[in-house]
Amino acid sequence: MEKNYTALPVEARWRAVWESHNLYRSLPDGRLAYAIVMPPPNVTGILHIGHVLNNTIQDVLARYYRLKGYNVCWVPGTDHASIATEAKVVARLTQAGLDKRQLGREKFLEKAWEWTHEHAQIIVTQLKRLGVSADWSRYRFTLDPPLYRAVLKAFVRLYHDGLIYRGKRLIHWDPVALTALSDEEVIYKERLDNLYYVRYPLEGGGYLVVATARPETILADVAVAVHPADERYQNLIGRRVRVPLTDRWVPIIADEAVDPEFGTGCLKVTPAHDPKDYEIGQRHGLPIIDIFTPEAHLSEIAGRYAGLSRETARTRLVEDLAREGLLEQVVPYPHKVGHSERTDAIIEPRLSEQWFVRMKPLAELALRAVEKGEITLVPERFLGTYQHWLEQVRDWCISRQLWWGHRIPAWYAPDGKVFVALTAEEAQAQAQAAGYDPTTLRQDEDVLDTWFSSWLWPLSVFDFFEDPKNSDFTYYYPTQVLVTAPEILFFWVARMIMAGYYFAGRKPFSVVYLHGIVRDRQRRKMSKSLGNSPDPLELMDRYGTDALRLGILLSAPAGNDLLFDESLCEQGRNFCNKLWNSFRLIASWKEKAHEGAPTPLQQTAFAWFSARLRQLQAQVEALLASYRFYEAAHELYHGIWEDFCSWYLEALKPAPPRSLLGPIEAQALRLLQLLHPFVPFITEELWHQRTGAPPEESIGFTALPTAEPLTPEETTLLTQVAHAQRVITRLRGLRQTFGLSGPLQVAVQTPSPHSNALVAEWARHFLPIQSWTYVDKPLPQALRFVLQQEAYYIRLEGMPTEWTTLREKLQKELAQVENFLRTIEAKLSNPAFLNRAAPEIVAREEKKYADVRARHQLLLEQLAVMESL
RNA sequence: GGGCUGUUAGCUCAGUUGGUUUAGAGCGCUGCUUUGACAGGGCAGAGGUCGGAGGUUCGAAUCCUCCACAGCCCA
Repeated sequence: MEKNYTALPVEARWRAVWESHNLYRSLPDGRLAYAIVMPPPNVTGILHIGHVLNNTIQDVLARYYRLKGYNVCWVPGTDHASIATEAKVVARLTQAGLDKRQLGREKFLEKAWEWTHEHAQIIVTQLKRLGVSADWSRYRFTLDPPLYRAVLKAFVRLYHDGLIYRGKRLIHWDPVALTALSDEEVIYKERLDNLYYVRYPLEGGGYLVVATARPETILADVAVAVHPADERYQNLIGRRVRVPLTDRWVPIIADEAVDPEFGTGCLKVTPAHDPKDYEIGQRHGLPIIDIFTPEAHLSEIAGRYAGLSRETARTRLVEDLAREGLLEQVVPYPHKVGHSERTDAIIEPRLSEQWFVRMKPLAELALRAVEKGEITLVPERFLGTYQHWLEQVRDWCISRQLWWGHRIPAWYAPDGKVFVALTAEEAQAQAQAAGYDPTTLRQDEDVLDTWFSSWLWPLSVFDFFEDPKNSDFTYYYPTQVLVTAPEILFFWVARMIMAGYYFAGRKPFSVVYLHGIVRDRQRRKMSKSLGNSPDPLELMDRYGTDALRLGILLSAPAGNDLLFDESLCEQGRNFCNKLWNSFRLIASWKEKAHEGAPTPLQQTAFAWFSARLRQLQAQVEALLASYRFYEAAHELYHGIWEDFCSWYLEALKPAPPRSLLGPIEAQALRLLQLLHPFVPFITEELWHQRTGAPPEESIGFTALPTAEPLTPEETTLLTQVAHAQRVITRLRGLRQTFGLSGPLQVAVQTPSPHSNALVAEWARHFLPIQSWTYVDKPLPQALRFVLQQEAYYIRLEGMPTEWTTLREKLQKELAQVENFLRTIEAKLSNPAFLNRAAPEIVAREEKKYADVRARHQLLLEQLAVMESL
């Protein structure tokens, strides 16, 4: 074995073995199923560090449950990401001097498929590099024919059930992508704009002042509204004002929705360009004037401003208002403005005919499932957010004015009559039956929101819509756990739950595990545009995949954001090297092992680690069962580094007898099994080195039996060894602090010299000990400390010492101990405590008191010794 | 504006239902350490009145209220 572990070649070798033997292929059988669907990455980009976290967690689960004997099926895939991909393809066309419209739908889709094939390949390669144990034979893309059909079938069913409708509503319009967006695709960002106070001339003289952030929409005003209870304006309700810069006279109306505190308490009402105004308009039967083109330029209706952009129009209107003396004041106005998630364009509310999903009935299904505990959110605190969203969810706008995606299965007759069907033929048949000429039908040009396909993912990957009774679906569904980030709790998770119950009548998964978002050291979200996301491939090249996986898990407590730092990978790499070297040591014992009997120390050490290992396994398994990945990784990290390497292997040195080699080997192999879900490559390598198993017999499929519980003797042993370890650390500390270079003469004052034998045994191995004796009264000229009511003395004869340092240390300690003593005394002299606290708590405090008293006594003695020298 | 979360060592964070002797880890820092698994190592050490103020309790980092600051989600 090499002195240092080099991950790269080892990982490449095992990746090839796993793949060539299709190890992670899963088919229904008699075992219990454990299914996970991978959140499909978009085909727009490459993997970032967030994907590493997401997939590592899923892989830990997949590999762990395989070891526990489940039939694990992890379904991978990629998402067509309608709007994002279309934007990328359009950008690429623009670079090549091409235009989407000129190219036409068919040719454009060809280009989009080209893009998809290139990028899906990159992503799949990267996921494989990460060591994910997904069943690649089940790889799905959201536009593959069965998944495409699933979307159409879902649409048709919801339409016939009355849950999908088409209507004219005010929606979020992206004037760059030229498409409608759902509420969830709008991101509100803080912006510093101005609030313009504009004078609206009153009929019969005077004027009313209206404050607005969007003066360019004045041209679309159809009323001015005040709060019905606002005393300032009572006498104006029902009168008319002239819309500035126009000849139009509009009414002054009263509406509860007006905030009297905002601006002057007067609101200009532009139903076509503001959601709140739209509702006011509906209530008062006001007309709608739309002054924008789809690109958010001013249209012909805007008269002399026609053709200007929103921004230019604002400047011009403000100038004109000022010139006419209608601009009273301008004040800076910080507020939140909606931006498109994809293009970052400022959203324009726009009146438009779109398709919607009626959400109320579906939301109730999703809400009940989680409230009844059929589905658990981990961590639980996301429940509040989830409920909040579902309780006030609004209808979901699902049509997008794009080409890349699932085309809406709706056909229109010339008079606008709609026929919804799976195929053109069916729609034509419906039309004919309704007395229409089928040749005149035209299919809707739009596609569906990407999430309208994603919400079916756990159903469609198992071909539910092809055949609800197929063996995959009946065996694997519902899946066990969905691992994702909280940012798509609404976009995706809630909607999958709705779809699961609505279409299949059952939940899609039992647990939703929400991990944090990976940020950089400045807490910024990792993003390509910022260039702050390290390339996972490069990290894997430099540190190894196992190191990256472990590093990211060690920094990721559930649900909390994690700050990514490269030193985490270094920590992971160092751990792998440590593990490697511990196995190198064990391997070297094959040569060095002797035929004799084990020493008493080796015997205790072996018994101790057997117990410790089973304790560790139980801890790790309990933590994994409750999705505490960070803690599980942490326990293992310390179990290996401290207990296994620093204490156990050191205790066995220089070499155990041959009779212990086999049992030690078994312990080492158990450690590898426990570690395998976290660091699959190095554990596979070491497993094969130790067992000589054929390559395709992966450690990942070995059985991990439940750990036997500890016997009472073992529990005692764990305590005793922990005590011995503390004694050794104290002795080493004193030795170093006072520069005691020679072997130590130790005297112990203990109630039980018998049980102290174990301490002596360990101490003699880990420290140079000249003598270890027992005394029944304090040793005068000695360094001393007390642990567990045992006093330890190090004779000072002939020892050079650092008296000043010692005195300062002791005095500091004395102050602490006295302080502590006072708090316990207060507790124990408090009758309320003695009466009310549980008896075992009181007993514990009493023991604490005795211990601290002993320490206090010893400190005083030590200080007295120093005075006398 | 509404809701949620956080504030613990220089930095990043654990601390599961209130009581495990005096609150832990990683990184960083200090000192010592190099023929025998590992310097990507070993050993030891310094460093925190758990954001502030009240309250509940025999007992609070942990529960409650208010305040300050930070962040997230939603409108």
